[in-house]
Amino acid sequence: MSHALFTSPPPTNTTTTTIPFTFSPSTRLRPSSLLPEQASLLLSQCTTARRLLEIHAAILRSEILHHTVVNFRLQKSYASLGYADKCQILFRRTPDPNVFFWTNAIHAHAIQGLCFIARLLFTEMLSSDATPNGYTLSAALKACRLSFGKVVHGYAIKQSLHTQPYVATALLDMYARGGDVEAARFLFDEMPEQPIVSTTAMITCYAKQGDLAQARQLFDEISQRDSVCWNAMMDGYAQYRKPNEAVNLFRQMLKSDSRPNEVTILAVLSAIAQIGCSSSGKWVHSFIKNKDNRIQLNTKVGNALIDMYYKCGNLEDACLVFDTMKEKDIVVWNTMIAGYAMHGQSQKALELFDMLRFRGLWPTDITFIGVLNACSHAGLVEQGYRFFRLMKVEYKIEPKVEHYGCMVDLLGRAGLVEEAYDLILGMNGIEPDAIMWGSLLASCRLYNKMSLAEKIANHVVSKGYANSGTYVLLSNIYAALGNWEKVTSVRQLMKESGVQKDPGCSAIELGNKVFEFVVGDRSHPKSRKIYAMLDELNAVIKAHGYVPDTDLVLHDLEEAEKEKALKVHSERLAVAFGLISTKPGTEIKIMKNLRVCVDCHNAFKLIAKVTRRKIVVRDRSRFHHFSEGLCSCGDYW
DNA sequence: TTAGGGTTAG
Repeated sequence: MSHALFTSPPPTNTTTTTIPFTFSPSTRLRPSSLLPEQASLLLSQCTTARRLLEIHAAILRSEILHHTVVNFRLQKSYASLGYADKCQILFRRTPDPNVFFWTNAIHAHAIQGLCFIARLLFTEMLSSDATPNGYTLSAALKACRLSFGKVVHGYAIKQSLHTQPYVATALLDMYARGGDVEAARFLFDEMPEQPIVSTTAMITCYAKQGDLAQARQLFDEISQRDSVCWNAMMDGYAQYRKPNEAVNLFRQMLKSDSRPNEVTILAVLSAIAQIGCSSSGKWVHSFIKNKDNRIQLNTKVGNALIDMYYKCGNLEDACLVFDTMKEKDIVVWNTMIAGYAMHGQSQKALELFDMLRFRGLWPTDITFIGVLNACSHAGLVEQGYRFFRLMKVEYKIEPKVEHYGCMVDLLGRAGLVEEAYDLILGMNGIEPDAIMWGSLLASCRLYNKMSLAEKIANHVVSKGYANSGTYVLLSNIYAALGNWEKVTSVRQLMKESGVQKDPGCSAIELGNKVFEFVVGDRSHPKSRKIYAMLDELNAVIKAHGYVPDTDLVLHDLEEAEKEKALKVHSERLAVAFGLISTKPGTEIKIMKNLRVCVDCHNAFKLIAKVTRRKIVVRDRSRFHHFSEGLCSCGDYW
């Protein structure tokens, strides 16, 4: 590697006065030639690690490191470029570091998430000659959880630093991160003025607790909003599955004085992915492409785009973004693998996994969730076991409950229900969770494993894990057997436990709008036409061999009534609405909150055939691409 | 020198 310090010719004139005082970032440095002022200036302009190394070398050759300002600026530069370790080496060699040095070293580690070291440094500082000030406390608090944070709080009060706005906000933020809303709110109310930074910290605090109403109230009270507070509120909505509110806020923000930045884009793309509204996603993509908006298509933004596209059903667009990204970190690969898995393209997902290993990237626990999920959707039991072992043996990743969950899903879907059950029983030190039991229960339902299902259900109910899904699955199992007495008792149990069944809800995107339907929905203005279309569809697909699978219907109804109940499943309504609202041949895309039922799956294959349409359905676990009487999942899901 | 917002998942 060529290096400016070693390739430039020796200076003809050794006096430093000949060195120009203004440097561009590319100015080559001459050896043994820097004055302290010049070094400080260079360091303040330095933005890359390579340049910093050059300057560091020049400082050493110029023998000016003992100069306090030079030494401090050098440590600060390493800190701001994320090199906490280098910063610490220099710090340890600094005789009698003053409060600036201590604060910088603590801050350097805190922002890199090296919280333990940051806290150690702070403790060490307390027994040194330097005394922490407000700056130091703000830096240290970033590295604190509640327990140690309270100690710092005590120290702040003792030194009367707790009322300084920066310290108070850092304290507020510390309590907020620890989930102590009351303490955070107390500090907030105690502030004589509530700067926007503190208000935003408070908004984030509420949002993290899911108290979006309180967060919104504070947000609405801000008179001069900046980008950060918009982002905090938007992300709160996105995280708490209120994607429509997040997108609405984004629209308002565009009309305001604040400009969206990278964080805004990440939040709004996450919201759009949840809605599944690809036209909005494409709009945001073009917003990013527009240079005037100054959004860099870096790994995070690229990743959010891939995530959004595949969740909106546009796997091709997701691949296009993936292929054109110059720099891809492991997160980006993880997302693309998850995307292929969710669309049932398991082979592609596994190829991608091989490719990332070939490139020398180190898979993470999340990579393996994608890979195992891919195996699960394709019934690749042997492969799944192989990856499960590979993860432990080669990559030293201890499987978490999520990985076991994938394996249980994989085995259960493949009909190896008892094997899946044994796997759960054999988990060492890992407590099975509700999702895992739910998955196994679903497999029991699929393969009619009654006694195991009952055993699991009793266990789940007694452990208090039961959610609406558990009860619904159990009652479905009894309903399939025609045991209506048990169905009634499960429904009674469900009522007593206060658990409510999530109503099935499907959304369809038409033009730039998203229309939602719940089961038996009659609220749409075109309701009459929708139901007429449903009747017509039912008649036609029956002629093509459709037999309603009434096993799943909960209620103890006559056959004709059961058929009626199936016909009004939300996804059916959405398809009917799509058919009457679009030109022949247009692809129909539907997003459902729950898993699509067997009966709707059968119906959709035939609807796609008779209407010669492609129908794409995103359900809770994957995508189904229906076309010409078949589904991309091969009826395995 | 200092405080607030952020990517992937069964």
